[in-house]
Amino acid sequence: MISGRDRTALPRTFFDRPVLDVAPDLLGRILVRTTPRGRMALRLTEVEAYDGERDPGSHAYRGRTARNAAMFGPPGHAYVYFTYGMWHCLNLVCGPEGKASGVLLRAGEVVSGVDLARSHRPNARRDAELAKGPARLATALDVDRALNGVDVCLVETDAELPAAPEPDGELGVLTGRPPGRGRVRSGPRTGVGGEGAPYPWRFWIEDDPTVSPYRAHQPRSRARLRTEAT
DNA sequence: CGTGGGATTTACT
DNA sequence: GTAAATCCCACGA
Repeated sequence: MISGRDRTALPRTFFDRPVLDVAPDLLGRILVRTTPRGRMALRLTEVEAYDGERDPGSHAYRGRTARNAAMFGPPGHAYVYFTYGMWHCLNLVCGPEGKASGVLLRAGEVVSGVDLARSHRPNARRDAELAKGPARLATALDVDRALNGVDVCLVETDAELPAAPEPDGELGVLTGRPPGRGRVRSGPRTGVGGEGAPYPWRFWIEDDPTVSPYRAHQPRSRARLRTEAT
C-alpha cells in the first residue's frame, strides 16, 4: 500500500542529473499511472540506464531518429518505444536536454490498482508477475506510444504537505521509500550485446520477487546458429 | 524445473 | 534482409 509519506511528487530536478545517478535512485519509488478506467501504482524494483549517444546499447547511439526523439527532449518525460513487433517499453528521460539518456523501467510491484493491472495482463499467474519485465510492465500499466513524450512531473513538490496530491497527468513518479544501499545490486543489462554488453548498468532490489530473470544477449539468426553449431 | 521456437513491426544496412 | 532494451506456450525431465 501507499502511505502518505510516499506521496510527494518528485521534482523535475530529480531527473536532471546523470542517468547513472538517477537509475539506482529510482528503485523503491512509486510510478503512478492514471487511465480512464482507474489508477495504478507500481513500486519500481528493476531498471536499466541508457547513457545517450556514447552508449552502444542506447537507442540514441546513432543519433536522433523519429523513434528516439523523446530521449533528446527535456528530462522528466516518458520515452516509449515499440519492439519485437508487439511490445511497448517505458523509459524516463534523464540528464540535461539533448544528452538523450534514459532509464528503462524493467520491473516493479503493483501496490495499488492490482485488479486493473490484472485486467491488462489476464494470463499473469501471480501478482508478482504482473510487471516482471519491461514489456509486461508497460502492458500491465496500459502504456503505449500514446504516452511517448508525456510529462511525468506535473505535480510540484511540497514537503509541508503530509500527503501531496497524486499526479494529475497520465504518468507520475512519487518519492516512495528507496531501499538501503545494501539492498541495491547492479550487473550487465538484459539482452544487450556487442559493445554495450560489459557495462553494469542494470540495477535491482536484491531478493525482490518481482525482479525479472537475467538473460544474456541471444543472437537468433540462422547464420549465427550455424556458426555456433560448428 | 529448463529449453526452443513462433509471433509480429520497426529501424536501419 | 535481419536484428531488436521481449514474451508466451509447448514440450520434456
